[in-house]
Amino acid sequence: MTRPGMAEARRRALIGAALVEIAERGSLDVTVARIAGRAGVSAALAHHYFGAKEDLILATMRHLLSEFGEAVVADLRRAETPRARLSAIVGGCFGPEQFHRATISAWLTFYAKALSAPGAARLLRVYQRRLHSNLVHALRALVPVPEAHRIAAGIGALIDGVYLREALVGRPTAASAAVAVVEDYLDTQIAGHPR
Amino acid sequence: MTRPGMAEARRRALIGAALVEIAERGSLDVTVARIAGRAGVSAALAHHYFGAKEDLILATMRHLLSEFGEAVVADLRRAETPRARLSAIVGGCFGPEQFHRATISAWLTFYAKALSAPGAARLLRVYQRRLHSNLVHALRALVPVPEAHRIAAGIGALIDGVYLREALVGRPTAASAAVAVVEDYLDTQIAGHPR
DNA sequence: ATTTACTGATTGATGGATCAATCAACTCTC
DNA sequence: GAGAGTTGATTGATCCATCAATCAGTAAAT
Repeated sequence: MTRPGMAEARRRALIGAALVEIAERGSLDVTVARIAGRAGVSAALAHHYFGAKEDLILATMRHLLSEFGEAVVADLRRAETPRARLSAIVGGCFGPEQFHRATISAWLTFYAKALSAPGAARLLRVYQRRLHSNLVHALRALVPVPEAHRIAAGIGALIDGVYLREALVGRPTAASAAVAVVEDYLDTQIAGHPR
Repeated sequence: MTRPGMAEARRRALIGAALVEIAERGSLDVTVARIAGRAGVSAALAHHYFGAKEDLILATMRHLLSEFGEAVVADLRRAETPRARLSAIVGGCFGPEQFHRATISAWLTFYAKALSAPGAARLLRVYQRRLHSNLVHALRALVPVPEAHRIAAGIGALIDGVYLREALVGRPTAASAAVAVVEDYLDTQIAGHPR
């Protein structure tokens, strides 16, 4: 059981357990003991690998963020036209791995944490900037550059808002409805501010 | 100092202190002792008036919510045309009392709490429904009813999203920029789906 | 034998909640 | 109008649970 080379597997397991725990509880009031227990190890081991609890939480956040980034990049690769690229980004945001009750819950929790933890805020800003620049890049082929920035900001806010609302309703909503709201925004904005 | 009739004043003071404390900390990890201290009373008194800490938090939330509702209603009264009513609602959402760093911080905190506290979720849903019905009421004079619902949902999400992003940026942003994003959405949506 | 992986036990701090006791004002006598 | 109860407001002290973090020590692999 204690053979060498377990370190990475344990780290992954702990991050995964933290994610599930946070999502299930819908809050960052999770104990190291519970996370470790879910990962099948002792609380002491979690501290051994991550140091403070805060570091484990941040690592979990980073994991979620990078997973999301990869999903969007993968979708982007399959798109040819600028308009298709926009749809790919939006679709990536609401893909099945992202637009899932537990994941949404975790996202909102991290946002809340960012209010009081500068490290968390920094991570989220990185994600926002990346999304923004992806959107602008695709939009500038369709609308004037200043408009592209404005629309990208709107899309970013709209996506976050849709997530927020999704987190609040008890029952799960179809991702397609969420996508439709954002796509409609895109369509009318592009039509309203032609190049 | 300890004359009868202090109850209401104390309740108000405690709620106000809780609000400031939550906003300043940017989190619900506030202690009863700190809140009470800020209100100039002992922690025991806070328990005396509100029972559990949870109840004090919920009362604070209710306070914020009703304050917001009143601001919107006041703005609505001054509007004549449907379009003006829409602007009034949006303006109310981003009025100086609402769109303030501390208040925004408190809002997001409450949203996060709603993930794990059904009582908080219920309160927020009431606010969302009220906003939605206000928007639909004004919109139905301008666009077909199904569109009105869709646009209202979009506006609601967009407002929440703008708040979310505002909470994250370190520096304070002008409310006018936030209003502009939402107003632009309104304009293009109404123009894009005429009655 | 040394390194790597791991744990149980423990500590120290925090914080919610409770309770018995005080204090000030008001009311009801006689 | 001076005590004698009554009630509401308030607090300090205390209890109890939770939890992050540490540490000393065990077990396995090399």
